[in-house]
Amino acid sequence: MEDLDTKTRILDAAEKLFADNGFSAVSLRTIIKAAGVNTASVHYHFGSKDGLIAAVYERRATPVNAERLEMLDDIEAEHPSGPLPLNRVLQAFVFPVVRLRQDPKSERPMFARLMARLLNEPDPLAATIVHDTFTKIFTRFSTAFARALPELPPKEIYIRIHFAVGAMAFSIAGPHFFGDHMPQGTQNDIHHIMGSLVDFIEAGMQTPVAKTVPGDET
Amino acid sequence: MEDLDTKTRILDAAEKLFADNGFSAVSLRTIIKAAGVNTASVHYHFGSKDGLIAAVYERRATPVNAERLEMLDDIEAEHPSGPLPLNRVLQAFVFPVVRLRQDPKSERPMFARLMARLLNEPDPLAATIVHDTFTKIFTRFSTAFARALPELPPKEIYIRIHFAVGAMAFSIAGPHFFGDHMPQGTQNDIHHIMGSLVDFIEAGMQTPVAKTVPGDET
DNA sequence: AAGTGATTGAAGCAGTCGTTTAATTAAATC
DNA sequence: GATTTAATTAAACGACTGCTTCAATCACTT
Repeated sequence: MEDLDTKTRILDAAEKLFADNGFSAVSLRTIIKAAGVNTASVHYHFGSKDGLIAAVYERRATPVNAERLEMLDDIEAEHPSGPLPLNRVLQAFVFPVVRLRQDPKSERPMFARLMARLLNEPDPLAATIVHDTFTKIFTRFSTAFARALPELPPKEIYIRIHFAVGAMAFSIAGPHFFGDHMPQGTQNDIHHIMGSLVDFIEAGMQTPVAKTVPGDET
Repeated sequence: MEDLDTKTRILDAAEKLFADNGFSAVSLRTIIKAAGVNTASVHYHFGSKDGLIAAVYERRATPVNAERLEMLDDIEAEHPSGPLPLNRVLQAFVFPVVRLRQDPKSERPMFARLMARLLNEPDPLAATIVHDTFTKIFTRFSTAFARALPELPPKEIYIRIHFAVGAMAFSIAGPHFFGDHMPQGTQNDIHHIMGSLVDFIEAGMQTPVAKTVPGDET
């Protein structure tokens, strides 16, 4: 492949393989074979397989989350008080991830799937990684959503963020099993899908509480 | 534990372990140890690990999907023509799964998590299993959603079903990393969460198309 | 050109994986 | 009660796992 330095080649190969097959299903030997490097170099550079997983994730997550916070900073700067525009908060949350997915030239589209995969990974290591890199994002966006939806109780916002993350992660992680039921001419364009996603989440976020549940408690 | 027959004990132990840790992370030796049976009995009854995975899934998925279709049958019988009530179609889609999750006495709550896990599993076997058991559900509910949302183009319905599935799978699969950001007194009651989920999805499904144009700022 | 620390190579460690074999017991059939 | 079938057991197979060792090589300063 390319003759970048060993570290990068390992990260690139691992990113691709992890995104396609998950973490526990991909062995280090598969990775070093794809990267064309030696077994020991993985442990030399990353210490362990867990270290590699964390490194693969953090290489991409750091700039993505930074961009999310920047976009949120801009929104909050434009609206120093009063409610925030929900649509733009959602875009700040979703678009930096989507952009990775659709970047055509680099290996990056792999990562969005990796991120989605990590969210559903049972391994406690994955939970730790996500938690560490996601804590700041979650708190910042929680308060932002609270400002965008002032009439919604914090509990409900908390729950709905999970719905939003789930919808995003699942639709990004594709390809999916329903491919053969896809209507003819359906846009596979990630821009279009993510536009629909933002609309979907926005409507879900804005809906009043307790429409279905009989007993509401505050 | 119980002294049921070997086959059931294997299925129960495997269901629990798979739901907690995923498929490739759980070895057959872990399963047979938890079930208190011999190594070879797994292969005797299920042929292989893949066979066991499929059996674990299908044991639960079959009645769940049957119930979904029954509920949908009832709705369609009540509305032989004209639009279907979206809320009830959604409930037919979601509630049979949720009920498994919250059933307290049996080992069943495990399964809803297993189902959610399977949806995000990278293994091609998982994709095959889901596809086989989900095809009928998907086609039936696609047309039902089309009748419930007559103004929505099929492509959009197709996409939004993915969002709905993602939101459902992710919120069912818990526990999640955001636990320490949970507002005090937040209902962990699955009934409440799923009520919110149906509201969330219903609103998302009903929103008109193309509200967000890519590149639309301010 | 010699030396020095960072990096890589080939080989192998102990342990686990899914699976299989062959012997044995339990159940069912005649 | 004998014979066939179903089910379970202990033991082991080869392949693979993450990881380590240690010598060889590289890039670099002096």
